[in-house]
Amino acid sequence: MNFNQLDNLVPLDLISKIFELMEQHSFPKNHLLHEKGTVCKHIYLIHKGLARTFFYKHGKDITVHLASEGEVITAVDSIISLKKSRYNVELLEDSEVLSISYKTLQDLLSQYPEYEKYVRLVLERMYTEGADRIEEFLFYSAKERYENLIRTRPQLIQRVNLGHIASYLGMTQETLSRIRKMP
Amino acid sequence: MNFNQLDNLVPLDLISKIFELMEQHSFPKNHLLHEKGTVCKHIYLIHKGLARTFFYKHGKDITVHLASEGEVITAVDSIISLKKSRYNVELLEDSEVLSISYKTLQDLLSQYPEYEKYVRLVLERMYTEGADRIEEFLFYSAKERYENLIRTRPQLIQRVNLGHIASYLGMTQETLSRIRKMP
DNA sequence: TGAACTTTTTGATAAATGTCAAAACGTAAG
DNA sequence: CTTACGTTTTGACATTTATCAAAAAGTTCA
Repeated sequence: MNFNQLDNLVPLDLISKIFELMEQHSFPKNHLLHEKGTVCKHIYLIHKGLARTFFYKHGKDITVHLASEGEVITAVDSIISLKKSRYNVELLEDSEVLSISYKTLQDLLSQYPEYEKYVRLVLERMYTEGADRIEEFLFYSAKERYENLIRTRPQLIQRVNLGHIASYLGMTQETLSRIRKMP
Repeated sequence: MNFNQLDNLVPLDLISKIFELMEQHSFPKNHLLHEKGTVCKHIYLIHKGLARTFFYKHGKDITVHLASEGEVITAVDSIISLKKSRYNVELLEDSEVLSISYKTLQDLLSQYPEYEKYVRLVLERMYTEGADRIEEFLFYSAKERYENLIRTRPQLIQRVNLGHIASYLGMTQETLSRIRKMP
């Protein structure tokens, strides 16, 4: 979900209210915005830079989500349920990040319930984006998934390790490397 | 998302208001609740029976979603965007179904905006369920995906064709058949 | 610059999954 | 009961993807 495209979905006064409540941070590459095993309380908006959500399976790390400028990232398995998260959220570049706690956002919505509708619209869109990603795995081969990523988010390929791209696409780094040199 | 477990998330008066607005239908097995190529306007709650969302890839049909009693089904690629859907929604058994148009639901929320919050809670939960399904494909082998399904929704295996189960899990029917007889 | 480290590629091989065709099985309808 | 039809299994084989090890290429920093 890219928050730069939010203008036509959400009124500007809500956007500015949220921005007022956000804190600005600068963090170096490799900084962990969130660490696994803890409850995640914040949602992060990437202003400048790049972040990923990942976790470990049999010692290997697998990238679940990638967020660049204008996009939002958090530990989805924790922020709503308040359970301890399996995920780490890590910066892949020196970054400027805006953060808001989920609690603060909920308080804002309690105070101005007229905004609930817009949060719903954003969530609806996020849900359909998730459904599209599921479709990717049901329908497309490793090569097709890579081609789809190039088409939809070409900048990522330049900025993210191919190892991370590979696990994000559900394949090994070696497979991705071979796919990339196929005709 | 199972609406029978909704009681602790959503107040009863909202549930009953929605039920008042829903229409009840009985349809036979194989009836299409929604046909691909058209805009999907309704959300369906399965009261008795079973339904699936599917579409065609290279002539083969692929099941994207399965819904049994208490669960909701619709063409997610259409209902929010109002684009023509790629999906069919089909009944797998003679079924009793409650339907509400998305428009009616929106009108209800406009009239009682205090309910928006609960729709948000439901959407948040649906979103995390989607995230879990993506994780399935990133982390688990065909065999593990099948075992997870047995664990989480054992009734489905009894009631749904193995061919549909297989495509829902992202594998061929033959692979599923072999997995089932592995030790 | 060059040593140390990380990332990417390559090769050989193995394992998982897909394809196609046919047989076996199950079930509904005459 | 028996035919017809849809579903599931089986077998032989092909293709895709993973694994492991090593080399090559790229990056960082003293």
